[in-house]
Amino acid sequence: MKLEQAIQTGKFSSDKHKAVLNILYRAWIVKTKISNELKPFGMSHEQYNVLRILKGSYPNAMRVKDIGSRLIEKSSNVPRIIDKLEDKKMVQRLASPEDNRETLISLTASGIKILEASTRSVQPNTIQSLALTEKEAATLNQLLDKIIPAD
Amino acid sequence: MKLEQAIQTGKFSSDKHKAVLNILYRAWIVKTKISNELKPFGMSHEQYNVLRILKGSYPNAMRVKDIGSRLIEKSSNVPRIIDKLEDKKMVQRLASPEDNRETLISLTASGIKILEASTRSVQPNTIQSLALTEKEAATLNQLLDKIIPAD
DNA sequence: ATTATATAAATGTATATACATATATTAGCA
DNA sequence: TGCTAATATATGTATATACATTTATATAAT
Repeated sequence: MKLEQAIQTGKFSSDKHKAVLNILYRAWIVKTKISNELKPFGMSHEQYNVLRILKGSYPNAMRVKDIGSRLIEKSSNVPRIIDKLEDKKMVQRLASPEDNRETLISLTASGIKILEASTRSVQPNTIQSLALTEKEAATLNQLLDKIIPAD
Repeated sequence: MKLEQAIQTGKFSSDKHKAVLNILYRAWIVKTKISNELKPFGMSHEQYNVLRILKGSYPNAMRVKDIGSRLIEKSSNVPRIIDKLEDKKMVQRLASPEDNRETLISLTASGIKILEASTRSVQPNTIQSLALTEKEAATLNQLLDKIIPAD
């Protein structure tokens, strides 16, 4: 769906202005679709993201702060997300042998299983939902990288 | 900042996969920047969006449902956003002469004033933060429009 | 006219987000 | 060593989001 239809207007002061709204709209669509797919698995989008990050270093555990640094939304409250995942036995907290301030988090066997099942459900609505060639996707990434230069 | 730095990883299964994460990241950055600029004005991002929509039809009032159809995030609870803006005397509710189920919302004089002042503060972090030519922005919009075809 | 259905806005509620503060531990240094 | 500052995680709190339900009114059908 074109942005104009989605927000019922055609008045944009410039293509740059429209691009900002377009990014916000596409992100909202993607997040909503992912959340809907995750619902049957009893998982929120952020909980899913944490599991994906943990899978990246599996079978090694990760520190809470390292999980946080890999999350897209930096204001996420990682300990609270871990609480929820721990309640569902998808991850477990371990003491750090190196530094007692740290907590190490690791995926459980059932966590991996649910993650993989949910990913099979989520993928078609994210990556596969982009009707883009790899070349177009590369261009898109290049353009997106030009946002917020002073950062 | 490049996405790879922002989320501390370089492993993407494809450019399409990276594009999804990139969109989510850029949207989060833009939203955070806008929210920070709005803080001195005591306004949330969604409250600001509603004021902008109302300005589009000013001096005519708008129905609650028409405001909702123009918002990017469709799950927004418009009556509650209006409550907050009404508390701050930025908008007012009026009875609809045509249909008593409807409520009409109009910007107040002080609402317009605060909106314009806050926009002068927000603009540099949105439109002006894109280091893109208009042609590049047009390409970006074209590519973004290809997301989620079945919608 | 009366009943059922549809629509518009408001309200209720559970969870998530953003951000401040607290607690525990480690590192740096006089 | 003993004090200060820095770091890592957890907790507290106010607001926002997502979604279901309620209330009021209008439309449609018999």
